[in-house]
Amino acid sequence: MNPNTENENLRHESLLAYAEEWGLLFERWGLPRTAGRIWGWLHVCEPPHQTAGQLVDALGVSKGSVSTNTRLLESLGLLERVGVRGARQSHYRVRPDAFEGIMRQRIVGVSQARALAERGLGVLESASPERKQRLTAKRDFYAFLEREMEELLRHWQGRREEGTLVD
Amino acid sequence: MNPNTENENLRHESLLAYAEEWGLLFERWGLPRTAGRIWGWLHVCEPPHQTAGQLVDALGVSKGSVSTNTRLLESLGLLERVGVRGARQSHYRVRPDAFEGIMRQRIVGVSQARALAERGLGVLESASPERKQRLTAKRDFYAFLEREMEELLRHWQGRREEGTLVD
DNA sequence: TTCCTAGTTCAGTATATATTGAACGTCTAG
DNA sequence: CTAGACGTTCAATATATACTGAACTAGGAA
Repeated sequence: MNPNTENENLRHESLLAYAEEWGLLFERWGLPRTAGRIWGWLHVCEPPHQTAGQLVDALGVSKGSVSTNTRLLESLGLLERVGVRGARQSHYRVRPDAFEGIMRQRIVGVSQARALAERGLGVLESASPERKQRLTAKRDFYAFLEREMEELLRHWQGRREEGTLVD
Repeated sequence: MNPNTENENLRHESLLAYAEEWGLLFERWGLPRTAGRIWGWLHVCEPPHQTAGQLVDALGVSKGSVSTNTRLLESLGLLERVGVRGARQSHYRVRPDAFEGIMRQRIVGVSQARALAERGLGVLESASPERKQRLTAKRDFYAFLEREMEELLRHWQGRREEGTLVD
């Protein structure tokens, strides 16, 4: 084996390891490991768009799992399908606006917490202010976070627009 | 049963349901359901501090589980133990600065993602800028989020200080 | 039309992890 | 010193859920 292709193989292995690490990170976040592997891999593979079959081969997971998890990532706004001239299959790639999807997901989580705290306050409607204090503080925090993260999302969108005007 | 205690029971049930819902929310976030139940309950129970035994009775979970999960919540900076005069047991309550703990946890997660992207960039060190582009964008996003959330944390701390000067 | 490839769905299985319950250590009260 | 209450730890178990593999659907190609 010539030293060049040997280096290439090494790099390939390292990039697969990178995908695996994203799998582990996703797992810690309560998401399927395979989804994380796909998400990681699509950031480093060549070319940037891959068919389901290529993902199966590269990541060593089943067709079914790739199907389920690409759909999940699509629904989260992180991936999109693209057509490739002369190819029958669907190709997947990272959405250019994927990070907005991530932020939106986070905002949804915070929003659920805020709503839940609010419902709790409903139960304590007629209670004393002292009694409500803990819950009010919680609600206020999540409301704060929700507002600020929406603001952050707008910041990010602004940054992207001024940076790259093409997509 | 007189109508007053009946109302009280209803309220009590509703508050337990509130704790259960926090359990479900925690689960969606990849955390133990019992930890969520405790976190929810300690915001609405009376008094605000509870012994392990009281939590066992109220939430219907085992002693062991309460022990494990109070420790988890403590380690996340959400709960603290307090001593109560004349009582032998440890009492748990929501930390006054619990929400800072929540934000710190989130920041840690983002920071891990940023670090991972950075390691990936290391592998692609000698690759072309086009090849690196996707990863660079990812790294930039998480770096942005990390910086901004730290800023947000400072905002929140400022708000708390000006609001309630006591603790 | 028929054959083949791509992708989805779903029942069954594997796997990870939260929870229980019992045994243990520690402290306090008597 | 002893008895009992409290909290922790850990092995066994229950439970949830991700994953696989096979059956199925749909859409070209020949």
